[in-house]
Amino acid sequence: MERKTSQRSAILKAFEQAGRPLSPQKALELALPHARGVGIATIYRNLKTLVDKGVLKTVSLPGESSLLYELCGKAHHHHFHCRGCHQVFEVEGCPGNIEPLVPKGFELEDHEVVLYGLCSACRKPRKKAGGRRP
Amino acid sequence: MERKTSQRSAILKAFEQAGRPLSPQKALELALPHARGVGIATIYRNLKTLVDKGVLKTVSLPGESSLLYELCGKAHHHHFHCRGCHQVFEVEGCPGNIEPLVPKGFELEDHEVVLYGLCSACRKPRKKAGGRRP
DNA sequence: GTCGTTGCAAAGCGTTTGCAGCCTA
DNA sequence: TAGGCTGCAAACGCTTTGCAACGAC
Repeated sequence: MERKTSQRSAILKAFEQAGRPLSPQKALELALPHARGVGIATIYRNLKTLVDKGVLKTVSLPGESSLLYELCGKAHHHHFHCRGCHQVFEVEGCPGNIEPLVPKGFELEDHEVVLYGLCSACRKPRKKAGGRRP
Repeated sequence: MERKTSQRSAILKAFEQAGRPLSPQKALELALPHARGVGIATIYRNLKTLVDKGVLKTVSLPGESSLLYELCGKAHHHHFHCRGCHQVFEVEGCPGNIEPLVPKGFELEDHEVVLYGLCSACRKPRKKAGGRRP
């Protein structure tokens, strides 16, 4: 990026304070307090720009509709997708042992592991917060 | 599902002969030869119905736009996403060792592993077929 | 004959883009 | 001041839905 605008800082701040992957919509919500009036188009443009610059990267979100984004430069990690509240959490570590899966002749560049289940909040049966959405 | 229509059979046939995850658009292409005139709306409606009935399931496709679908009832497997031709292949096996990643208090129900790289066709430098798309 | 299913077209929605004005450097 | 950046709204593309006709059972 070439210029440091309040909107762009706000977006980055949103990701820093979230500490987990965000959708464009969620990024907007979290950026609004830092930059009043910022529009969704600006969010989309900046997400794209920041991915190009290597500041953000996209995160796979199997089963869910929209792409997520998160900050680059974190340690190698994977994701846990809660089927209750539909949030995505980061998990440390990696199962390893990936290479043996690669078919003959294929070239492995990267991998992603996504866990599905319930986060601790949603796991508790019919508590009010979050709760598994049917 | 309650009735067996030619369109529905055509869609299932498409998945059987593909043997890999398909997008709604691709499913339409592969179903057309079996059911002339089938519309995209029918594809979408049937994909949803078939997922509900447990015949198909959705497949995560990180980084790509649209959801994919594949037949249920296959052996546990994961996916290889080629960055060249953007096709998704099935890979046998599983790295295992997943449990240790699950955060305290979370409940693991399922997991998905996605490999990224180049398939054997795209790996070969500037051959005509497929080829890495920049 | 009934009622689930289909094709068409319109409606929805999330994402992208054109444009004129704003603001950082 | 120059040119990148922004907000607004229109444009886009994929997915869903309303509706009348169709066809499996």
